[in-house]
Amino acid sequence: MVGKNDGFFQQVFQVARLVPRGRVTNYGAIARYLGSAGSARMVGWAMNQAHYQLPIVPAHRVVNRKGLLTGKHHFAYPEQMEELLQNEGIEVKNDQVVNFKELFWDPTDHLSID
DNA sequence: CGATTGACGTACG
DNA sequence: TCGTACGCCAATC
Repeated sequence: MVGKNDGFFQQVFQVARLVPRGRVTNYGAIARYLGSAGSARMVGWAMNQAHYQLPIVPAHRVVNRKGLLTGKHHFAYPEQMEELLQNEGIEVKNDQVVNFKELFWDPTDHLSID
């Protein structure tokens, strides 16, 4: 439960924190989880603010639908995102998460698990 | 205050 | 499978 008394951005941060280590999700999945399907761009914008949030938000675990590290440029240095992912055991090849389909973690799926 | 810009995704041909 | 068009909505110009 994420708590609706928090703002949309704050919810995005919390959902991002739910992503297990060594797994990744995408912007659309988070947006849909929050009931704002189609507002994936807002998730991306929220991620922009994520660096100022505490506790830290694992923004590196949020990639686009293709598994591409589109947000790498927004980190301290572009390669940091890839390094953080590799540090969690996620293989990254040519700015793309290898086995993305298998490593993909959908917050909506988290709700469906009995 | 209107136009432009995005860490995006879906629809369509 | 790939390129283009469009919706989404806050922030910025």
